[in-house]
Amino acid sequence: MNQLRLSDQAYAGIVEIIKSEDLEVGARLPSEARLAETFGVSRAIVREALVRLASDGITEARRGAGSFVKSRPSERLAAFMPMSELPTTLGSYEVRFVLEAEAARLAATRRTAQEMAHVEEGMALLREALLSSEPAHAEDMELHRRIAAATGNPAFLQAFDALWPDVEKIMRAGVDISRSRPPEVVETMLREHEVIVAAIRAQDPDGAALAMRWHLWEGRRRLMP
Amino acid sequence: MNQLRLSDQAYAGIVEIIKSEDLEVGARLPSEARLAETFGVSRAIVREALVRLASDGITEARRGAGSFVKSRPSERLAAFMPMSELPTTLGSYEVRFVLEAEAARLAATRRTAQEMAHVEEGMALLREALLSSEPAHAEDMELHRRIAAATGNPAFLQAFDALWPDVEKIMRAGVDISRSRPPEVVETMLREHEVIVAAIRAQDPDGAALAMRWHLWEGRRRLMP
DNA sequence: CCTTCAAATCTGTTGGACAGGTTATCGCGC
DNA sequence: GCGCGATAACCTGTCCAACAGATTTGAAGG
Repeated sequence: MNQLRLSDQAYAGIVEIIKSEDLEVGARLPSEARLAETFGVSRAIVREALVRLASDGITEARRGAGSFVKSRPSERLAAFMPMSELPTTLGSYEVRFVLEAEAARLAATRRTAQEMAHVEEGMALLREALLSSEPAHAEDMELHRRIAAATGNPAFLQAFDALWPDVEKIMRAGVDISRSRPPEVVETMLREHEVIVAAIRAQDPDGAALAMRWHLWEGRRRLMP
Repeated sequence: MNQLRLSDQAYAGIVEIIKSEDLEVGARLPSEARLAETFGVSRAIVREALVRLASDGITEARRGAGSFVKSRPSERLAAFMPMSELPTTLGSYEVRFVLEAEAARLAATRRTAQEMAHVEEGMALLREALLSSEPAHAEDMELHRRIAAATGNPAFLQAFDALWPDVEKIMRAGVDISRSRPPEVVETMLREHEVIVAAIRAQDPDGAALAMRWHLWEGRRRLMP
């Protein structure tokens, strides 16, 4: 049986319609029934896709009237993203540079012992995940998130959470799941993170910011050689 | 009729179940049928909610086996987190320092003529609002937002949008609405913004970043002497 | 105790149905 | 001809009943 749920295919199909027919913001989509007919699936499936699209801010449904384009998928990073669009979406990395590097600096400056322990634990989780053969995106995020938390400033967490779903989508899109990670990549990723954590532990603000910047830069290179 | 779709309520309900019953990562959720019964809705509605939860990375469905918790909502999902969980502090200003200053720098570097016009228009709107006697928070935000947009990087807008609600709360809390603004305050705020816009117009990155930083610093002082 | 196999359970998907909101059309009165 | 209101066509939101295919469970049998 197909791996992908039909509603996922329908999601991609609707995104494709918006892009290929160049539907402007405010334009009306085909009705659920018509979409169902087009894709050869039931209306329930189309609805599942539309609910997701609406929650991603791409469409908006008005009862009785239809569904409308709320923002173009290419302008909304959350959209299902073909490889060809990666370059523009890598923009979220740019924000990470300024945001996370500064978060690392602040974390190094004023982390508490408890926050530090939390960061160390996140590092341990990431290490474990990387050394197994499973994708470690969740653990990766968790560590970065704990560093942001160590600033003691919840607003950093908030900005971080707003950003991460896109970063994750980029990561997922850029990684060939079927192929396992070469050991040297695991080694490199571990070391990069460990340098950051060490700088925060040593309360070295500039070192932490620099290490974070380096890590992000390398990560971007890994995704987009 | 109810504003919120049932599937949105179901989404929130399932999140609530995960949190209140303290379901660990990997734990199994009640079946779709049972959830439907619990919420008093049809299975189709529950499915719409589950598809969203899965696409948000919170749950994962395994055909024949059930749906499972993939990551705890409280560690992800900013959307459904009540503000009370993230104590709102002046800390959001700290993030603005790094985020908006860098946005101003980038805007100065690579704004297009069209984006510049958009910024200028935002400045005109703010000027008008400030010279009248009404609160100008909306226009203030709009100008800052247009500057973020002038980076050409939508991720900046996203981070900005995630942050602004708190900033606005702080602003409203700090301003005595009953008292009108003294002319010298209006004068100062106008000049600060104009310096930023001028630097972006002149494509002066360092100047733009510095002016933005200065403006934010002064703004913070005004709110919290 | 372990294996095998069938029943129970669960997700994935379909079709049909109805309520209630929105849009467009048509015909009527002026 | 032109405005205007009724009405039909269309659309989303929701429910129900059903079946296919995957997984888990548990009991029978060695």
